Amino acid sequence: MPKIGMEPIRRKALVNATIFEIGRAGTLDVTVSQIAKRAGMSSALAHHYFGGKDQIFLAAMRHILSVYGAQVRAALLVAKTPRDRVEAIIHANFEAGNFRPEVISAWLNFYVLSQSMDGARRLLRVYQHRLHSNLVHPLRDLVGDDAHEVADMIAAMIDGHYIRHALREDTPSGKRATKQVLEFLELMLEARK
Amino acid sequence: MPKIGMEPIRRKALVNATIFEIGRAGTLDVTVSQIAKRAGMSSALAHHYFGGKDQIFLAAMRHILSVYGAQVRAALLVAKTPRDRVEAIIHANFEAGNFRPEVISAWLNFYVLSQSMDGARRLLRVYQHRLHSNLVHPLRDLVGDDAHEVADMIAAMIDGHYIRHALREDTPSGKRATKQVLEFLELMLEARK
DNA sequence: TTTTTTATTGATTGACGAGTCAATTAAAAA
DNA sequence: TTTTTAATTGACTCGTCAATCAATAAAAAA
Repeated sequence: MPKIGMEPIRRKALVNATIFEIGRAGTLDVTVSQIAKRAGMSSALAHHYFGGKDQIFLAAMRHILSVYGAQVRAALLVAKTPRDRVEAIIHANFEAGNFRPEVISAWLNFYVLSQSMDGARRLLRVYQHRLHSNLVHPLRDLVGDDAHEVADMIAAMIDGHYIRHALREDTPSGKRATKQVLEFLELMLEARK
Repeated sequence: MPKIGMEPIRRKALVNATIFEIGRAGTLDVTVSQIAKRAGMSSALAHHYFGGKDQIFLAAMRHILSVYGAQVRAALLVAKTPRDRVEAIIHANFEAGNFRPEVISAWLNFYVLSQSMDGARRLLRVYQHRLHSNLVHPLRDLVGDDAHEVADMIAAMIDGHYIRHALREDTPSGKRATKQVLEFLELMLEARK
């Protein structure tokens, strides 16, 4: 059985399985065995590659954040004007890839995890800072010194929509959320023009 | 020792201890023993009065929601105009009593709990509906048919501020959050006047 | 006073789960 | 071919914790 070069494959499988299982259960109370089983291996192997449950969680978190980050970067590439940039970021947050039930649920759970686990807290800080500065940069051209405050408001609305969707049982659609945040942006810019 | 009429006292102590311990740990992974100890009794007694851990959590959740509800009702009593009402609700959400680290943290944790526990999910639904209709009612007079959408946006912003504050280590001040939501309301009303 | 009811806990049970380890298999290197 | 190295797992250890229970103490009721 043991073909060489399994490590990256196993790691990916475990990360995906982790997000899936957390989303499915709606809690971090998933056992390493459950995750490993979903990923098609024994729990011992999961420990072998990751060392422990915490590391598995961190890897899953990193994965979600890196997918998200890539999506934002891609959206920013094609945005020309400052306003386009802000809208691109908003769109990226509710894009189908990120705004899926398991991902939303995992996201919320990681938020909670970051209250008791240093590594997780650090990762979440990175996300928050990145989101903030991604927003502030184009907003400076649009609203000047109010950029920080406006960025805060947009970020709060985005996070708010996430948490509200975590509770729903139906498949979430990012449409409405996007529309609302964009509408807010529109108002904001008009008022400070 | 056994004086009669201990039950309500013990229950209150346990509910407070639960919120405190969840807030302290930042997770629902607190043992019944920890909670009972904080409340000054044995874990067996906690089980005696509540039956099980789930019931303790539910009682704590109910307590937070009922305190919150009372605060909103009190604020609504002195509000005269529709706009006053909306502002009163916003203020109540970030009032010092609710917007404390342990309460915010417990809140977030209960949000997560409601993903895996039916009783908790039901309670949270009650809160969401109440907030929504509390907002929609006065908003109808202010923005007509857009009331539902505006209520959604305000609710998202409120929840968003909560989740963002859960991550901070410094004492949260509701001032800034309140200011931002009120500012949003101002804009919204001006635009739809 | 005797009996019942309420309050209370220490000790125990039983389950579950994270992490370890020795043993196995097969590929790759020497 | 022999040896080393990567992959893999079943079985086991150890700790933790929710829940139970039998026993005690004292108030209240009879």
